[in-house]
Amino acid sequence: MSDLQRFYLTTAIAYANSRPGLHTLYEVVGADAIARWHRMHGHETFFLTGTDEYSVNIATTAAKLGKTPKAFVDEMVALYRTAEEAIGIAPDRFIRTTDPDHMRAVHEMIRRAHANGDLYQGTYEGWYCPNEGFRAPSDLVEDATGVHCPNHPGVELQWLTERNWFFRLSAYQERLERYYADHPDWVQPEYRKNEMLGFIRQGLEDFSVSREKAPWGIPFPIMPDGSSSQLPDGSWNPEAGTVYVWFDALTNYVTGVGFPDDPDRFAGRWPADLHIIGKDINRLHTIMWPAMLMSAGLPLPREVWVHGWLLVQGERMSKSRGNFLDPTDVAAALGTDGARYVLLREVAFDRDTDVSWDSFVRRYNADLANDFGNLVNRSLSMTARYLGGERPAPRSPDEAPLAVAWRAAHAAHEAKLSGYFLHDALAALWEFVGAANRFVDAEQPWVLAKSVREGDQAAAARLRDVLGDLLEACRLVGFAAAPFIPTVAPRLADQLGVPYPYAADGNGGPPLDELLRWGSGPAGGRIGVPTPLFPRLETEAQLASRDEPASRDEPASPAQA
RNA sequence: GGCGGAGUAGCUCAGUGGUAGAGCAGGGGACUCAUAAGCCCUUGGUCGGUGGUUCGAAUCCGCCCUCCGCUACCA
Repeated sequence: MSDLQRFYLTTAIAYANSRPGLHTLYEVVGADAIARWHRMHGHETFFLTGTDEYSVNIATTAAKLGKTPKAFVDEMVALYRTAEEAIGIAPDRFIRTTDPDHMRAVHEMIRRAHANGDLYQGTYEGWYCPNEGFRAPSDLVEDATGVHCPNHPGVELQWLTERNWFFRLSAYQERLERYYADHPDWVQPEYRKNEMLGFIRQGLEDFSVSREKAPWGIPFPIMPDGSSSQLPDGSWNPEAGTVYVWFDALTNYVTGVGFPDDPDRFAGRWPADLHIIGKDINRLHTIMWPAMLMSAGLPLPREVWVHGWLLVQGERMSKSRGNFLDPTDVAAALGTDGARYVLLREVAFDRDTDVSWDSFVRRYNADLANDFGNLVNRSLSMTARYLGGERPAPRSPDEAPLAVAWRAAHAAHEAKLSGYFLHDALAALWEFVGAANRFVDAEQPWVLAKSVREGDQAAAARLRDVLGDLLEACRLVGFAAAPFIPTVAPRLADQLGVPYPYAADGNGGPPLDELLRWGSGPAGGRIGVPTPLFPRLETEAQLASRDEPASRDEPASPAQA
């Protein structure tokens, strides 16, 4: 391929109504790893994430705290940015729906839909929960005393009628079905696509895109008579209402790449290659959003990946349930890279997964401390001890047994990663780690070293070959895993005594594939000081057993955090 | 109710016609380079139930049980 590859990916923007939970950041970590993978391949990558800041809810919460909505969301955004930094997120833009350019984008989307005849005035009526807004009949609980909101059973619901602008979604049913037929892979995993196809075939109804009674929102730019709602002083007529938050939120994906202010930049970036979203907002992204784009005359995103939820004992991890882990806590305990690895290895990217603190610690210890970290440490220690720290070259791909294993592992890793099965991609890589550990025990370098001390020249050559192969294996895994462990990867390279050519966000350097060829590392040189990259953690069970009399003959070492 | 998916070792899952698998957890062993890590061996399952097709079924078909997803305007 001669022309520069570009890759534009997004996460859903997080609802800034409270502090971030690990479940919210999960998809951001996944997206960040994918973004880094593309950057390291030399693709011109743009990774967008951010916050969704308008809603009646947020205005209400802010008012209760005696704050303006903007002051409140500013605080929430600061918490998000701190947590994202702790877990190593490097977006190319952190978009906020309160950003000024976003309002211009939303207005342009509304104007285009209106100009296209897809907006009309209508009335919307239904049960309204003062805490949550309009509720679907299927979302309500009915008993002898009447109809209630399941989340706010004590609150009396109101039957409200609003005069709103409606978007003609019904007009897009056929076009959407055709798009699905022509792009069979555009929604992944496939079962999620099938759910949406089923929904489309039930028949699509128009939906309202303006709100009369939600002042904390983007001003609706058009008056009922079709004229602009902008007043002579530049402000917007409140009589026009505000834009429905989902119409506003979805538009962030085009705002982020220059719509409508910078047509050249936008043309170079849009359509997005990948939207990563949670399963609860699939319909918005794969039915409503494409219809909005069609109405605006814009191309559709190439792929939407629908990930599952983190579960805690079978229940969805969520802020409202209060069963969520704090991402900052997890990063503090496991380290930035430990938290990222464990999250993306332990949780399947295509479905729900039960997680627990203990499952995270077990995975960290098994994969990072015991298997990979220890492989690096034992390889380096033997090099320091037996070869005086001089790094031997690996054998040629034809001679090195590990080179064969690497070819298979690398191919599997790339295949799984390009299909966004991140957990399987890491599993493929770690199979190679296992092969390298078995290689150590098969070759027994310590035995070779003893023979060398006794003057065995053949053993000396063999020892150099074995350690050269092992250090090469460590280098390859380190670079292949770098999108997942971006802060440890450079430290590993340093210990191995090889250069790390990428910037902190993964940009710069040669295409990653070049560095992932067996034997592509620098020849000669010295290793650095072996230092454990992933210190072993103690599980709660192990900590508890320390106090048992059975282990009293073992002097207790101080527990590491 | 409609459409779709799943039930396989303690846990998480792979396995779509030919003598039940992996990782983790548990047990044992030999070693010692290493973060008491790694390596080898191993305990453990009538593959949800039932009837059928087949020489042969976790795998195909029927019925039943259980669980889950989607079934429109909180974000």
